[in-house]
Amino acid sequence: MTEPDVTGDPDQKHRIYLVDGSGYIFRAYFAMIRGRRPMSRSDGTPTGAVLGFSNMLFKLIQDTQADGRVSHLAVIFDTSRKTFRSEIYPEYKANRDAPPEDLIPQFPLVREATRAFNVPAIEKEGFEADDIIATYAAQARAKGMECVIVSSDKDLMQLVGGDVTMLDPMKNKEIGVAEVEEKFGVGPDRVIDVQSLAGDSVDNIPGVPGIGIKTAALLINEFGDLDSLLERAEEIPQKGRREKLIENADLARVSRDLVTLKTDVNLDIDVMDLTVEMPKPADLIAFLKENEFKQLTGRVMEFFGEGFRDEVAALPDDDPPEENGVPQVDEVHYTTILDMDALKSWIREAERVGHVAVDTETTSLNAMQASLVGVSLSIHPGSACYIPVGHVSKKAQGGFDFDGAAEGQADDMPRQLPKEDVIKALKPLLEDPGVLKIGQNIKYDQVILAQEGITVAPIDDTMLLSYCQDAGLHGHGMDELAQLHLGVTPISFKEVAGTGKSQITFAEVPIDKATEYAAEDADITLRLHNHLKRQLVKAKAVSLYETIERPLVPVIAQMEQEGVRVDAKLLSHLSSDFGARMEDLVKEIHNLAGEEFNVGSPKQLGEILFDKMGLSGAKKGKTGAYTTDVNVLEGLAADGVELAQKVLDWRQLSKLKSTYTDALQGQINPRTGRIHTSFALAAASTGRLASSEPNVQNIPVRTEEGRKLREAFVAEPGNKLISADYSQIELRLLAHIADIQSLKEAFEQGLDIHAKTASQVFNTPIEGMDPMMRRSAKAINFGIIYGISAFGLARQLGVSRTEAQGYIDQYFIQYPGIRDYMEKTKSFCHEHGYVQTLFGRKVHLPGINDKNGARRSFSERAAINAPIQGSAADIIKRAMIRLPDALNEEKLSARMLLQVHDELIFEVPADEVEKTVAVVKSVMEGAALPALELSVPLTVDAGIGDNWGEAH
DNA sequence: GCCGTCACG
DNA sequence: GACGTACGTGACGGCG
Repeated sequence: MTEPDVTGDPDQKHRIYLVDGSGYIFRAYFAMIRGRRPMSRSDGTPTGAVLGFSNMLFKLIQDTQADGRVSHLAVIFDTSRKTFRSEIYPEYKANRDAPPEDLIPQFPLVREATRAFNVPAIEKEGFEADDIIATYAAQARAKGMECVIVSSDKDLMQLVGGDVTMLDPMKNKEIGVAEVEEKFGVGPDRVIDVQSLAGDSVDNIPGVPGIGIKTAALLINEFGDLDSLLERAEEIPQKGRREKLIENADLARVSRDLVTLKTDVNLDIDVMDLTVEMPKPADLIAFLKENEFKQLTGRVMEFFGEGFRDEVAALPDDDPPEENGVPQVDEVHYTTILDMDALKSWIREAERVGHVAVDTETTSLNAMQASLVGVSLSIHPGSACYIPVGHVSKKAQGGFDFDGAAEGQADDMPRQLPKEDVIKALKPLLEDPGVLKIGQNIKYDQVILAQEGITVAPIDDTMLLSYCQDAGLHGHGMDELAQLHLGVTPISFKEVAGTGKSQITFAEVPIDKATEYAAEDADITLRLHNHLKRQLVKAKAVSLYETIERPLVPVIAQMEQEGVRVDAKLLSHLSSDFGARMEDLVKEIHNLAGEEFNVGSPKQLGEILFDKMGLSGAKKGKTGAYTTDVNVLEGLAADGVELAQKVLDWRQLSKLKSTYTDALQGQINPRTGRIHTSFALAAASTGRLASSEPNVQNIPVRTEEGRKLREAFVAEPGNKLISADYSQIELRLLAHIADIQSLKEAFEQGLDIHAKTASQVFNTPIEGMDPMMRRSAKAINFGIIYGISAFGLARQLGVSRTEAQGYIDQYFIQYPGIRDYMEKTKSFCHEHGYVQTLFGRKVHLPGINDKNGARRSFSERAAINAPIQGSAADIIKRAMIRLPDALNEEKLSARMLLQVHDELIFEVPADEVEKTVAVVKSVMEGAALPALELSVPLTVDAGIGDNWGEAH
């Protein structure tokens, strides 16, 4: 970046454009409303204001090209509504309505537009755009530059004068001293005085009651300025005015503090760094296409002209050339950051460019028990840095490392920047709303950095970008994606940390090796982002990503950090109880078998049962071993084989003890005393979450013994747990998707759906029905969702295959629409290779046209199930995204802890239970709206208790 | 590291 | 006519 030539010659003066982004969005929005009908993308995202903004920005950029003197440009935004002005005067802007519903999603898009045009997007927490503009205007003035403020906001008019002018972007009209005088009746230097007197109903600035702009200007012109006026108020001839002024002098002074713009905001980016850059054609066009701005796309392409790629490649500071959206990187450059100046220049560059790939290195894969070891950043493909902060010396480095020993510091720690300094420097960048943070599974990094007091936002996630477009095709881990999309194999973790028993933590990895590994990860993440973000548009997965997966990340990160309290004493008590009963059972089993053997070995058990005891019903699995699963053992038990029943009992206890009561005790985080699961966002191809370490989604509930375990999941004293679950959501969605009138009516009337099915299929009245019939119907209903087969249903019900087939035939006679749905879904999948949920999530089924019949049938059943299971997953995710805000708005402090596919668990202060239940129910039941109006009602049942067992 | 088993929705 | 089956997950112990 070169400093502009700031010689004294006025014709040579450089010029800066400061665009009031926030002001513009509102004007563009209301202009659009007044004019045509509101416009939106095909996925429903409203875009009217974004288009207006993009058009304006494009025009501005064309102007800057034409006018060689424009050297600097930035768009400035407001952040939250809380600013220093609300501290001075709490009512400031307090009478403002919340922004219109269909404008809200456009705020982030407008920032994205700014980045796509390669223009710095500036904002700062606690300050309004106006203050930032005033500060930059003052700085530009001091550098001898001309300043054009692109806005028509009267609050900015106090800045006009000298080399500062304004430009009304809608009317394309310049606002100079004359226009300000026309509006306020005084020159720009007296605008503040007039505003202090006149007040402003829009911003809720009080002013002096009864005095408007006209009178204010009159008074100021007569007395000179506000202070003189207030001092000499006695001299005012008109009684009313005089008294009001004297009475409300303080209000006028407060008003002045409110309207006076700050010119000394401490900004992270220097005004001289706001240089005009050419937009990157690929980025810009991808953005415009994503938002379906067809006309503008055409004009922008024309603007770039033929061969624009060469131009781009020729730019000195630009990213490498691309092929199919994949940056072609010949050589890479990775550096270790060991001094603050180097770190700060990386941060400045990230601020300038508006994005940065971030990766954290830690001591553990489990985010809740990991501590930070280092951070890597990448801004341009092929280039990345690693900032070590938590490396320790490796003790057993071998006896030959004399150099290392000699170089060692007093405490033998590797040389690295102090962690506190690095965190302090990174925090503004990682929290800057104008800089996109790109990560691979960035939820992990969010959880890690939350420990350091950093809230990483806004974010993009390459893992989720991949998941949204390629679910079912392959995994979404970084190594796999790098191989697939970039054709590179990253250094494996094993290569730097070893494997097995001799594996070391990342903190012990020497810093040079750590840099190679960590910097590469950030670099690859950035390059993957380049590719996947662009591809997202073609895959028609933008809406899924933007409205579901991306906003879910911080919600899940928060849940993981909350964790859930467990009663360790109860777990340990259950463990010993189960253990004792298992010992007794083992003895009895050995007695019955006539010899000692390992009850936990299916192989040994099979041999005892079928070889030694010669029982019938022997089946062999694919490995040639006897099958000894529940079905087999239950069959034997029903025939009176006592040993089989004992083994079943033992297995249940063994499962409960090893997987739950023992394991959960070890999962309690010593820091929090709670269990923190990890929810995998990109594991299940249907869109469901998965839970691990521990898996909280398979805590027992179906048996008496198992349910005891749920009592160990407890609320903190003074709190309750709320469990809210969707009732029959998958069957409801089936009724909606397949459009089955009678099922829809049954749900509308709140009937017992399984009984209703039974009565229709078996042609018997619900009253006095044989419970077996309802049970069969329930199995059929589930079977339908799973892509029914006579074999599966027969096994589930324990009836013959022909009998099961008879049920299925009967079912389809009653519900021919469901058969149609199944056939249509299968043939769609055969043709396209994927199926879709109600919210556009694609689930790919590469086996759908396999020549292996078994694999093909498998895919066909999955194809029938995926839209149902996946739509339910989409709906609960939508609810989860909305809930934190919805609870906040009602000032409820409930915390969302767990998700179990159709159930959400909250921890709530006891006195807020009722209100919370109402909010949770209404958000969950309405979660499909407004994107989709279902033709069946969704209902949510909520339970309350001191523990999960009680609440469920 | 795979397999069988079994916990959940 | 044979294939080998209900859909989606994760954790455990046994076994090679």
